[in-house]
Amino acid sequence: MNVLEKIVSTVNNFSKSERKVADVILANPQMTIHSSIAALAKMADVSEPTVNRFCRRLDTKGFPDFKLHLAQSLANGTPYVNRHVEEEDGPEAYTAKIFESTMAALDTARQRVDINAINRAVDVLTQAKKISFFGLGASASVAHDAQNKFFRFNVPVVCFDDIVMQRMSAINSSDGDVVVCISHTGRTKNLCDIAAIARENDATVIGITAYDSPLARECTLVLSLDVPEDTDMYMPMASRVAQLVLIDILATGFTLRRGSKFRENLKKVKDSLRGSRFDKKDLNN
Amino acid sequence: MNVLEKIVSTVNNFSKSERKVADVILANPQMTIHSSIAALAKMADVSEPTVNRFCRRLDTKGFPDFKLHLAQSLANGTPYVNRHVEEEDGPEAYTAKIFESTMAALDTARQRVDINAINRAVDVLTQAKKISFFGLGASASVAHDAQNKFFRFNVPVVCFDDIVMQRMSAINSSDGDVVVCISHTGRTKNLCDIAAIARENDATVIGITAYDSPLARECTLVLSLDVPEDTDMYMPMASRVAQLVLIDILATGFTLRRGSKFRENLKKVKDSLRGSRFDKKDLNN
DNA sequence: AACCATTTTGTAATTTAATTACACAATGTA
DNA sequence: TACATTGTGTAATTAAATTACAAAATGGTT
Repeated sequence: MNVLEKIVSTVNNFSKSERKVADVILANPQMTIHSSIAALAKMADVSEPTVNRFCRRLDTKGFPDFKLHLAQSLANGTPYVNRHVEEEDGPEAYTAKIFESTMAALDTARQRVDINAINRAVDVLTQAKKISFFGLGASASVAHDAQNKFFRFNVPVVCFDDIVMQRMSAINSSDGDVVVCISHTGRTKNLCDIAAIARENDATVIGITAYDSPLARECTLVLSLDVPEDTDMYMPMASRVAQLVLIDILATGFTLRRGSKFRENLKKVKDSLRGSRFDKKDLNN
Repeated sequence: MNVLEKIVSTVNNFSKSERKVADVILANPQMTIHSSIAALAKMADVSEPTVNRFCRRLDTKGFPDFKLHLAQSLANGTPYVNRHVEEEDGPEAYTAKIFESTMAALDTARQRVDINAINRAVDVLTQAKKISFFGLGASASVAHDAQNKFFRFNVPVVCFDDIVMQRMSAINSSDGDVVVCISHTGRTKNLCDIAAIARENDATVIGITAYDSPLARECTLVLSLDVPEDTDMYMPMASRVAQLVLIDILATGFTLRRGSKFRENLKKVKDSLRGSRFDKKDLNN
């Protein structure tokens, strides 16, 4: 967690004077890193030692060390600039904003993701007899993408975006099968049902979903992705991208676990596509 | 240009002693930001004023200011570097690397993307009688995702990942129809055919593909995304994410062009999902 | 409401760190 | 070799941050 976020999350544990310091810093972090402790103290209307204590409370060695941490937080930039698209934005503005907030979301996801859970998920996936990916709506395309990746590993993979098919598939699952349910909100009723059915049939259910959601509670293992979503456009955007990256991570973990020899298979799969493509050298035709 | 890069590029203009300082800093920048000027001077075997002069030469106000800049460089550096996954990486390492290289890819894409082309694409899409999204393999899920977004706009949208269906659809296209072809390499023969057929039938063809590829040459309008792809894993990863973000941008451009009243429709579409979900307040059950 | 314990805050002294001024050394040029 | 220029270090100075301690505020208890 970076210092800036830490300040925000600690804000209620600060004393009155320390809070004044926090306010001044949050109002203008850029200026803070170029101020002396005296200047900052004056601005927050507190004494210098108070500022120093404030820094220590944030687990820094002192004021200069705090500034260093702050500078790094600011340089990271993205997490703080989840900028929303506005009515009057031109192409330049909304393009930049969407790129930036997507990157910000990925950065948040990276910091919050549970590496342990990922490792366990990879474990489970490598030992699966069969892997099923289920998603609905926007998550359906993530499921398709996952299928496209895991299919290359020469493991039985299925992917359904149809509730009825999902249901039938879940009913037929058994011990050793892994079912991956994908849902940003984790509140899609149909998908919760699927997860429950799969579990009743002894399948291992991995949820790529929100922490502590109804779906999460139905799962054997939850990979939670709490990313800030821009809801102004009424469309899932950043969450979906984070889900895809998570799929990439699982797929990568899978191939690494299988060793280098296995990876030659992947190369073969990729090479098999050559016939369907124009040669690279044809580029200048 | 960040300080670290600046040191590297200035290295020949440094005096002998200043160079010693540069070497020590470059060898261990992370340690530098936690050292005093005295410690650093000793390590480089020079005097303290020399270190100070070194900092000034780099257009900083002095040593503390230099450390601030250095801290920012280091923070900036990491997330945007495209690091490759290695055989011996553990979950922690490969997770971080994949997040980081995806973010790096998005950053590159953002810098290279042609805003003008985006704007024209939005123009074309808003005026389309019908929009078709076509992709194969990994790009198929991007096409699905695009359908999921544009479908909400109450415009006729189709999406096929089957060559035969794509072909039939392309043959039936006509003036006013927009066909979006998605392919990272731009060398998938079947998709080039589709693009050609669609154009022959007077459809406008937008390509989300590599610049100057065979597919690009078949298109009316090209949105090129030249992102660095980690080919070690033999799977499309970053390119696909960049394509999705581009779809988000087009969709956003579309809604903005249509005005605020239109966006109320989107809200309705989103609200319509409520029935299929558990309430948020149910979360604590 | 008065008391004590605890926490919070500020003042002043102290320490630490960084910078400046200046002198000496090295390098290059006529 | 002499002179100018640039580079470097020592010591003095200044600036900044930290510590120690005392005063004030807060909160709970009788």
